[in-house]
Amino acid sequence: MASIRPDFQQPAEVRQNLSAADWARAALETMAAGGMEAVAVEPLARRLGVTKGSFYWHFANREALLRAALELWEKRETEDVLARIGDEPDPYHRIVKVFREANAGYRSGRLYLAIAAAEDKPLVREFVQRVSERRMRYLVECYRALGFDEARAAHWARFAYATFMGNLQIRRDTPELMPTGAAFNEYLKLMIKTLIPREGTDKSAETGSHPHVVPMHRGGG
Amino acid sequence: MASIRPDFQQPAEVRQNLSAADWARAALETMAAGGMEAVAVEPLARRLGVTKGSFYWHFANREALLRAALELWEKRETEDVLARIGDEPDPYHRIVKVFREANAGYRSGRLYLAIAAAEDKPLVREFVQRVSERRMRYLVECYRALGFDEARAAHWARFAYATFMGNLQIRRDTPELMPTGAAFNEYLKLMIKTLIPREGTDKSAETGSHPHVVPMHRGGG
DNA sequence: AGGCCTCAATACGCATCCGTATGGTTCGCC
DNA sequence: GGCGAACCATACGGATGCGTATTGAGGCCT
Repeated sequence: MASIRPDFQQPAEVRQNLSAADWARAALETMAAGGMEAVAVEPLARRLGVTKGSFYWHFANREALLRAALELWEKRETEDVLARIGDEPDPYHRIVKVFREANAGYRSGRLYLAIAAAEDKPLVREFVQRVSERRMRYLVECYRALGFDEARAAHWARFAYATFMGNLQIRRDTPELMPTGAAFNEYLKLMIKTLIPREGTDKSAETGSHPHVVPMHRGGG
Repeated sequence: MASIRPDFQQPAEVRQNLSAADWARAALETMAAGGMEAVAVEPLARRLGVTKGSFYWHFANREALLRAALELWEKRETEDVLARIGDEPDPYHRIVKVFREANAGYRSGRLYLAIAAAEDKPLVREFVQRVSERRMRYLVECYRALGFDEARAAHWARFAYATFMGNLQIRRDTPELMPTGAAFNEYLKLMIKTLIPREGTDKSAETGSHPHVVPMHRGGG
């Protein structure tokens, strides 16, 4: 909360002073809506009901604001998202959860696309690289826990990551091409079934005998 | 060619007058490099060695330039790319070719990402939608030719499209996460093998008995 | 030669944004 | 009750970009 016109956040002191975190939050929201270029000081100040005089007290310049917003993004991206799935013991369900999360949590994905679109700025590359590497490593470890060796786990993790990155892109650019309702569940099931094979210990992927359509060893019930 | 400083294009008349197409080409290149926001009139004029006075003779405003650039993009995207794969008779190899093309032709994909990043402009949505729908329809028809019914073909086509869209994204944002050399070929083979199953007429995908690793009915060879 | 068309240079007004300088207001504190 | 820090408003200069107007230089046609 406390994004636009924070008339309610501090105690009822009527005085609604802004903090640097408020600016960073607003900047992140603006980034999700209109990209990095949309994060301008003066429009943001208008949106927050103040003027530039406030901003340049909290931040040295626009660059510092962008850095703060990206740090907030990285923090949310790792703490919130991954920590919320981290308590799932079964690696199969971990991947499934990541997938459902990635397709349901549209806001988060939209934000990634908005940030990554400014990959020419080295500041952005730095953060995108860290976030992506962390996600990827998480997926690789899931596949490793399924019995894949390092090389194959890396390939399958990248495969899966690419797939739901592309789904995000499709959903944002051409939502008409995305199915809805029951058809979407079919689509999701197809991807999950295909991207989580059950032959981790096996070398060749040609003998897909396990159905693995439904949850299997839901041990911690 | 004939992009920066077109001193060679018209007959050797020494007079190097620019045309609207020259501006559109330059705009498209700028878009690929720096996004839509980078397509500004005055920098573009400087790049072309002229001033704004020239631009506003050829175009009514900046919007018209963007439209011309997007039309050029759509034209190239359909004529060049798809028509170059269209003479492949086997649907299996058509998909494979699309895949290899999508991963090799990095420039084209980068351009798509740059354009699609400005999805808030209705002008852009219009073009992106047409291009995406055309690509998708092409893939759906490939899967239909492999024996899939309409619903399953749509799912697999979307799946495949999402995957190489995501690969593009990964390659642009975090190229370190992409394998090179032999590992890349393994990765590619894994995706192709997985995304082109061989049970089009079959209802359930659980009995994957066909290897489908190598080309199979290479009829016209 | 004169006139028209094409293409481009120059100059201007307007808007937006960055960053700085400076002053004003509110609060806590001695 | 004065002091200083936190916070913000106002005003300015510089930069950049859009769009318009005006003028001008060549080519082409008659």
